[in-house]
Amino acid sequence: MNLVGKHTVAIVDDHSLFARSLEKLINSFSHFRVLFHAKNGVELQERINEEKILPDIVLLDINMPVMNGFETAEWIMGNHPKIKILALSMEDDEQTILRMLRKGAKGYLLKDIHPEILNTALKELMEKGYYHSDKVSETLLHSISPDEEGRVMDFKENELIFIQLACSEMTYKEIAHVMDLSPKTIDGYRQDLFKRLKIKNRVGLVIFALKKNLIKL
Amino acid sequence: MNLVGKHTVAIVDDHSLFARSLEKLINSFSHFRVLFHAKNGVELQERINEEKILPDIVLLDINMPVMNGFETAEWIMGNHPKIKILALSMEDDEQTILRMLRKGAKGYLLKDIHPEILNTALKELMEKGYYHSDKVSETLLHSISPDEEGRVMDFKENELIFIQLACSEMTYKEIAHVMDLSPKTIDGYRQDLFKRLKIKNRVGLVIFALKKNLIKL
DNA sequence: CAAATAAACAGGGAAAATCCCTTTTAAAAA
DNA sequence: TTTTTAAAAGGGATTTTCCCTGTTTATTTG
Repeated sequence: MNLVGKHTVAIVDDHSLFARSLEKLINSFSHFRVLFHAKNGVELQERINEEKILPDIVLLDINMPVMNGFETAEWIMGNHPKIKILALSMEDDEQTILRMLRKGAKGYLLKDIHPEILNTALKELMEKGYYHSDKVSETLLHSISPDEEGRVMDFKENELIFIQLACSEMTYKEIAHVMDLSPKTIDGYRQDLFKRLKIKNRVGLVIFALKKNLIKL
Repeated sequence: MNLVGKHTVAIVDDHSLFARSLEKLINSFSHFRVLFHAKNGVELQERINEEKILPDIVLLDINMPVMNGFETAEWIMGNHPKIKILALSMEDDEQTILRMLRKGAKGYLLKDIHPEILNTALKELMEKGYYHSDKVSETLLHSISPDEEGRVMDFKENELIFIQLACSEMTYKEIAHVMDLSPKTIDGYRQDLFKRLKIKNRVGLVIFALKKNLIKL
């Protein structure tokens, strides 16, 4: 709540065109005003340490080069838990959404929503303390059953490394060599993953890894 | 140029949050004003047919569900060639940029630019008739040599279909069946592509297709 | 300590992918 | 019409992938 009786918002997003534009939009809402924006978590820390007044809400992007949304959310919750985090991202996969909510985000918005939804979300966030769109709520319910998506998605360290290497042009033999394991062990990883993820071949694994953000292009 | 002596801009982007925000930003520029925005090419056609006055500039996104940026640019150039198209997209790969410029775009901006760049781009667009950022100019120069990226990237229709199907869990035999070709012909496509793209196996092809936006997840 | 559990590893075989080289067929050019 | 060129298809061999079953080894647990 600032001088003119509006709730304050900080934007954390490395896409400055989007951030600046969003600032204009939010400032056009009756009850909200943008306090500042930061290109990443580190810049947010600096700004918060400088400013005397904390924002009521932080609009937080996830994909940022220096200090990403997860890390930033963690820091905010640890140092300024009164700030309400509203995640705002392109990522629409369950894992990312859940991870962000576990880090303390009070809401999760996709970037391709209607502007009025943002206004609603901000208002509900201040009134109820949280906001969850239908899509996100659905995701939450769907994820209560950890049978399907929980056990399946809980990868061991070696499995993750294998998946990443399998998303390259290496043969399994080569993968076994760089991981310093027997080709038969690698074959075991492969077979186990194929069964758990219900995929038929290596291409399926690559597609899966991409969809779940396990690898970057 | 509208009533208040400002150049008019139309925004074509299916991300309404971004579009609305961008509208506010552009309206804050001294020499520009947003006339309207459309969620896709079809909506743009409708709006242009309704309105008596044409926008000076169309800010055009590429990834849209109904009628994408390429198709839209084509229509604009065919029906209202006086409108200056400024492509505004996340895609930063050469092929996309070049294709857009070939369709008649007078400039190409990445969505993660600084807001002031947009202002500069709009102004230059009206003054000089075009705007090319350093990155895009570089891409243009680099692409003058069609040896590497030109001959390699010029896929035939069947090759494109094969690539897309190869990015699934189908076997080559299955691909041959749905394409109504002999497995040996498919093997010929595969071998030719592997050589041209300098890749070792099918995973390499999937990665390539993803990087070049030949397929969507 | 014994039993249970999970990770690493193996044998063996069928299917698929990869590679090289040749032939037929169809279309385009000389 | 002959020649050339490109697409489609085939033969055949090797490597890799994929799948099932089982054993050893290490770690955890009763």
